[in-house]
Amino acid sequence: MILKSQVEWALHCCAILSSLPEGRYLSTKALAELHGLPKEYLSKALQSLSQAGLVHTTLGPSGGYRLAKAPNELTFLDVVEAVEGGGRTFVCQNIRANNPCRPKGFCESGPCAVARVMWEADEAWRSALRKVTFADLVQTLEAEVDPAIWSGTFQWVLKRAG
Amino acid sequence: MILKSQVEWALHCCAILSSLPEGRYLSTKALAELHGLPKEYLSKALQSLSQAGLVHTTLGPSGGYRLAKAPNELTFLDVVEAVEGGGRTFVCQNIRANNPCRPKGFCESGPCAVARVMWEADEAWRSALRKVTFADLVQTLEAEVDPAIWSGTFQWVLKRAG
DNA sequence: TCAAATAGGGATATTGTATATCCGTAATTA
DNA sequence: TAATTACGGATATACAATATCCCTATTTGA
Repeated sequence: MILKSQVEWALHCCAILSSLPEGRYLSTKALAELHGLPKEYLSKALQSLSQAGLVHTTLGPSGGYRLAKAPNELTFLDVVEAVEGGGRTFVCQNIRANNPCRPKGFCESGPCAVARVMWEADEAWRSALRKVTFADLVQTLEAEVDPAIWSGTFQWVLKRAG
Repeated sequence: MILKSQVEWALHCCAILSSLPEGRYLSTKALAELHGLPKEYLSKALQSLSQAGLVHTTLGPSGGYRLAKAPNELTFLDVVEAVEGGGRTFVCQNIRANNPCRPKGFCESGPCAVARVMWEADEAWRSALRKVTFADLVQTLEAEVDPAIWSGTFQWVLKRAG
């Protein structure tokens, strides 16, 4: 059970967009170059973010993406679910219903006890991702990324941002 | 990102094995019938449990599986990791290293900040699964499963347990 | 006004993993 | 001795992830 690589891409792209000045846009092309990713395929991930309403887009030259809300309002969970989908990692096939000892047509009282435990773990996972915003991430990156690279990247982005 | 159906199968099988009397064994065939699953494929899941040391096996007629430890020592995480593998759900491809603003051969100080957040969520998921044992599960099932079905299944299992 | 650049969506190919089955082997029991 | 079992290897199938290509509508800048 491994997350799509698009999740990683989307997270890093949102990190960049989080430090983009208000009102500026950054294109798929620039984001792909910056991260060394296939432009066409990265585009699909960004479209997922757009469909989820997490980013705003404009067309034409100097078009691209910007966050639709402030970095401190955007959580890791938002991005992960936009790309990966909001479904549960554990899908209950209700195999207890195949028990030959059951009378036919027996109606279950509620969700399977096994599934409930697995779903609680899913919720713990989601909860952890919901607690971290992109404002938190940017703060961490500012503190630990080499200052020369940090500002160099910032300049690189600004030069390409419409 | 969805767990293998084998995870569900293994969990339900361990639930049955947890209420099996000391020293008795239950075969793949019986476990497959009880849950309405393909015997050959379920066998692979049970083999994973065996390789992980969670169950003990015997060969020959009246052979099969029993738990290798007491139900209160066996956690959901044990079973999930045996079948699904213990790897992380988020694989860091370290795409920050593709940043064209970096000097070539630049050495990273540590794991990516994005990956660390994702890994913490993974750990929250694991931690939730580690907290629930099969003794807990059996207790829940005893309390909520229809008593007639519960005892009927118990008899069904005993008749087939070697 | 027009050419270039952009997001977006559809179609398609490729790869990889999950699912599923089959068969042979060694061990064990009745 | 014959039947039953776990186990491992080989193989086939279905489906999702990955990746690319092309067309369209829109917008910008020259």
